[in-house]
Amino acid sequence: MPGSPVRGSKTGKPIMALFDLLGRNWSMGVLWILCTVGPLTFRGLQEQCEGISPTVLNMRLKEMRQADFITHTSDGYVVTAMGLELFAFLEPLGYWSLEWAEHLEKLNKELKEA
Amino acid sequence: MPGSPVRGSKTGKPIMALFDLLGRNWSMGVLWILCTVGPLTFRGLQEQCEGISPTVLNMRLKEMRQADFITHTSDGYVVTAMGLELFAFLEPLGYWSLEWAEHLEKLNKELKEA
DNA sequence: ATGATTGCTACTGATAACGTAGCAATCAAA
DNA sequence: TTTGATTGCTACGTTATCAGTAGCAATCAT
Repeated sequence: MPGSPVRGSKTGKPIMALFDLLGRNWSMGVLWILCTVGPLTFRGLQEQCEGISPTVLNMRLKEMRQADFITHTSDGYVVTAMGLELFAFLEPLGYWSLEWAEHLEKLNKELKEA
Repeated sequence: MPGSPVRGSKTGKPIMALFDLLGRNWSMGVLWILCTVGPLTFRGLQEQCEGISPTVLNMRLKEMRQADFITHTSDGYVVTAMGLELFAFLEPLGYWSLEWAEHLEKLNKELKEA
């Protein structure tokens, strides 16, 4: 959490705390799926995440609830207003990643020819 | 790399490959520092990253060079055009993370009072 | 009661990261 | 031409995190 030292940051700068949180395995994936697919149960999330282990999923859910990115309702797990704001930054990366993939393909092609 | 299965994604979707890469410890931090501080040597980066272990730093650098986000010149490690494009998405998170930190503080205050 | 679903926890490997030490290469003075 | 400083790493032992399977208590609808 921001303000207190975290894994990967002793300074407690919010941006580093955020990177630390998002930098854990499946953090961004879970947020992405909840935002693009909709509310999901624990087991529903597990399936969408290609069989993520329940241990890790539960840890990520706890962390992201503490960060107020998601919350647990009768519909299952849903993103909060804060989570949606964060997703707004991440969402354009979906399109960009396609260009990045193409760019890498070109690069590797050129390397083979040379 | 996009197109091939990666840790955390069997489908090879570029966005998941990107999340997998950025989701590793210090990936976003290294990119952030190179973009905000400027070209740095291996040891310079180590200091900026609060003493990241050389093993991990070297792994991240290799991965991010393969992803064409950074490259190694006589000035040290520098971001590529692709790396700058990616940073453009990440950079606004710096400001937003401050609001997020404030929001969390408020939330925790309310919890204490209640 | 029975079965299905949900939200987990426990346990055992495997993988990734940390942290210290140190080495070969380059350069620049002494 | 040694000496020292810097740079870009590698090796290695320890610790933390993740993966993968099993299973359990609670809820709900048959």
